[in-house]
Amino acid sequence: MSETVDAPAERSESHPRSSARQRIVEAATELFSTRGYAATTTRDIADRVGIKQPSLYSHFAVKADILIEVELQTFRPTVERFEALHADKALTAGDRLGQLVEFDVRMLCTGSWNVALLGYLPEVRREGLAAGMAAHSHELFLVYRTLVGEALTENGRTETDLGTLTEVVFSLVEGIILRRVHDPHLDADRLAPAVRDAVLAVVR
Amino acid sequence: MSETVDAPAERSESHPRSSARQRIVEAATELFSTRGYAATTTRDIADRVGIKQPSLYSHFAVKADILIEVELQTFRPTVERFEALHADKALTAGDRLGQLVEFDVRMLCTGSWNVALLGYLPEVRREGLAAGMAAHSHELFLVYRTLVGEALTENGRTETDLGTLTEVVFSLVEGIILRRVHDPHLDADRLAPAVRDAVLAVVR
DNA sequence: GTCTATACCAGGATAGAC
DNA sequence: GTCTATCCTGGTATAGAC
Repeated sequence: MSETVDAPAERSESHPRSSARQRIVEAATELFSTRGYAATTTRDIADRVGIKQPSLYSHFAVKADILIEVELQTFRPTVERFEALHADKALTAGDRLGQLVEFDVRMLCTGSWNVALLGYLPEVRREGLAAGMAAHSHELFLVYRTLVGEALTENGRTETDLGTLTEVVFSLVEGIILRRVHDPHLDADRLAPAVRDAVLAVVR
Repeated sequence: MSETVDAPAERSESHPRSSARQRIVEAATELFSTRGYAATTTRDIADRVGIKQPSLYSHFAVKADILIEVELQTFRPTVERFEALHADKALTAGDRLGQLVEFDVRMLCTGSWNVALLGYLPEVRREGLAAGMAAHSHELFLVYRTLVGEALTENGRTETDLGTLTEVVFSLVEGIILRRVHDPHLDADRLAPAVRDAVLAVVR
């Protein structure tokens, strides 16, 4: 019936010597991603880490702060990478767009859990907890728009509605998040080039 | 901070003479879509309908049954429409694929709420409540695969990995669900043709 | 910084009168 | 079929000992 199964209540995967705070964040990353934020209890997290529920509050003031930290650790590295790819002027716009798409799809496919879905959960957005992710997503959208625009120019297409086409490209990439809900073990080596080719076909 | 704002506690939009059961379903459709299933309380639903919380249990045995009914009412009509579009042999495969995509995107853009997101909520899937939506989604995927396959043949592309390309096309269409989270008022007249053209470019 | 004990409250569901 | 009253569970967070 349900596609997911309760994992045995064992320790988090991080090295037992990593700080308790870090083990909390890693357990929460998994649980929030697989159960949702509202449906994950602080007891679930504590059990997974191997401590008692009130001990969480030695590290985080409220449950929401754990989610904030999950967001920070998840998206901080990728933003920097995007900037670098975006700025490499040695490549054509098409190549840069293609590389960005491939990188993006790989990130969405290969993390341990489908963390990107978190930013789209209603309860996360409603409680204003998706601010970090929303900022990341918006920044990424702007990068895509720039590259799509340059690629269109490169291909001699000046008539096209840039905003709409960027939305389509973005939709194509982020749609992978929803595919991964159906199949948690997407094959990045198969999908990343396929999505890249699709995006390049769309701007051609 | 938060993008969404609490609506005033007023009556459901359906005609006051429609059955209480139906008003419950409509209120729940909105609330589940905008707050998530776990984060919506039975009191929220009752308030919106204008009855007391225990009165819900004259119509539904448990909260989950309300969600099941929401799913049924949402997806029953669309499945039939898909079948019809799929079967119209008077058109080329490309045209049928294009029409299906346009119809699908319009459905995703124009319903009162972003109900399609419901089927991707972790708490809904974990509790086995997404069975109806999953079946609908799988059926739709098979339709897409058939049409993509026929369109590829039509265009003389026999080398392509059909499964992967169908995933890409599906990702492109369903990605609209995530776009709508960012912007609840997508312009269907602008996006539907754009996504259709993108899909046709991908299979060309 | 982790524990036990517990306060506090919210949410799902039931009982029984009308 | 709706109401009031209420039960019961479970979840967040705090107090205070070690």
